[in-house]
Amino acid sequence: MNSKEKILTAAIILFAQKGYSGLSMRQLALSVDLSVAAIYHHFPDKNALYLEAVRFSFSDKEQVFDQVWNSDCSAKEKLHGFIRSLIDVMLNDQNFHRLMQREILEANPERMQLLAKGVFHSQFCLLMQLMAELAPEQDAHLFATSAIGLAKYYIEYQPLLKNLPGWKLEHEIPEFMASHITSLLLNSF
Amino acid sequence: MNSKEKILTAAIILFAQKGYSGLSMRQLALSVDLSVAAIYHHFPDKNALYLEAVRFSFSDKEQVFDQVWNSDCSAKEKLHGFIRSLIDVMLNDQNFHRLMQREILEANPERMQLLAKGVFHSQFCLLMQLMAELAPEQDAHLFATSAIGLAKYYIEYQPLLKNLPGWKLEHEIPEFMASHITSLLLNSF
DNA sequence: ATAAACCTACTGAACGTTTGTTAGGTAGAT
DNA sequence: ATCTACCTAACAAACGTTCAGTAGGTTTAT
Repeated sequence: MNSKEKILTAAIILFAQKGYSGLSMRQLALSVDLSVAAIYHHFPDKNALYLEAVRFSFSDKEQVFDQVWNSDCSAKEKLHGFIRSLIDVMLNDQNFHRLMQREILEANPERMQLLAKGVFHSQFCLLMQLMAELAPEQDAHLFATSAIGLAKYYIEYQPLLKNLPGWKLEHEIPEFMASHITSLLLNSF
Repeated sequence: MNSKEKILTAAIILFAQKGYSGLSMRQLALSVDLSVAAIYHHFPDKNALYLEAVRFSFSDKEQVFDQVWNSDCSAKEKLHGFIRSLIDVMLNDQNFHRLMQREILEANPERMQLLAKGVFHSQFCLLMQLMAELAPEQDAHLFATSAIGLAKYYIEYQPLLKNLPGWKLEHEIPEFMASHITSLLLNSF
């Protein structure tokens, strides 16, 4: 791994943890064992570095779900598989997930367009296709969104939900949550 | 409104917009037309100010939903009313919503506990009670969470969802979304 | 009644530190 | 001889925080 990739990898983690203005160039330089000027040798300024880090962190997420779509399961099983994979990706790559949260919080219109076209478009289409197959007379976009929203919410709000009444240990088991979300959607069709 | 309240009101808006480290004491002082030292007269330091601003922004949110619970609608109508109110609160008080998002992102355990007990506990209990009435054999916590999660997701991710295929204008109408979420839940019981 | 003492709400100016950024130089490979 | 990848050192600006002082109201002592 060359220096530029090393900087980007560290930047993803630190930006996800501390946010844009929470991370200084000196902290980043220290964490990759380089001088600050070395970072400026690879990137024109902090903003460009941040943008490239976001792009870099999103770059390998497109083909994660391929094994779900390529399997010869039933449509219902594929839905379960997709939701389970979604939960796993978010749990395994917390930095990607947190960077994503920060982007949504900023909600910069240009960057939203970039994210939509560049990262989520193809997966979202496949999910909508699946929804249309399962419930032809329903709004596929609406139900695709619901699936993703439920999965995201259960993970993002776990630290809060743990402190509310009715919480059970099983609520943090990925397979349990995936099954709940899947059956919630299937029953409502 | 006295100076302390003026500072807190401005702080809520600016912290919601820029985040903790994105807002400087000088910017805040400028926006309330006071000196920086005047802020330090009312608050010991920046962190204490932030914490108090969060508490202040949450303080009036407890009784918003009372008219829903006190109405003599059916349980199904109450569910719809709650979800509709939830959407309205988040749309009307974007600063509260954004501060909340930032708190969830940080996920500080103590603050999560504070939020759960101090702000959401009573409303969540009422919602769980409603869920138990509508579907006695189901996990009330799970379905209460699903209701809130769906509502939150549709609002937070609207800027992104607009750029994905299948988006329709009606997807940003509060009443339409509330109806979709309500029927999704009711059908799945 | 009045003067002294005190409190509250603030100001301007400064403290030392950290910030993003850059200029100038060097060691090694091409 | 040029290019790449880095360094040290510095820059001005902005940062959180503090200090000494003041104007105006309230309380207390004589």
